[in-house]
Amino acid sequence: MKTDFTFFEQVYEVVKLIPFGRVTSYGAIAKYLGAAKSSRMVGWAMNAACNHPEIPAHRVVNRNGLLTGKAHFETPFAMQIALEKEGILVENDQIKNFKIVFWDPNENLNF
DNA sequence: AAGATGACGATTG
DNA sequence: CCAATCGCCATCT
Repeated sequence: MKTDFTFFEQVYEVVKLIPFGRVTSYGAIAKYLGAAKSSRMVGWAMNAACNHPEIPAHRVVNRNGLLTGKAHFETPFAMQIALEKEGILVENDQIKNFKIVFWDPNENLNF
């Protein structure tokens, strides 16, 4: 396991750039990094980001707005709680106003 | 070295 | 509309 500063670091950058009360999807990050088809790697990067406490991984969900990664947190509820704490409504592990709180890095560039 | 796995996504049936 | 499958690519066993 060596410090691969390329793909992972960029993922961390984007995730850290996610505004408060906003979320994004793996595919959006992957696309932003130019690896739209490597959305899996984004998730894997998040797994590696476990050593990066400054990475709000709870703000990253799949394209359905589903908290698929909740099982990888300290507790399965940590993710949902963290999101609700930011004002994001979550029900059945799914973000209700996902399309409202959704934050796309590509869109942010043009914003 | 080869096969299986995975915090996904899109397409096909 | 729901279920199943393929693709993609790095990591793990």
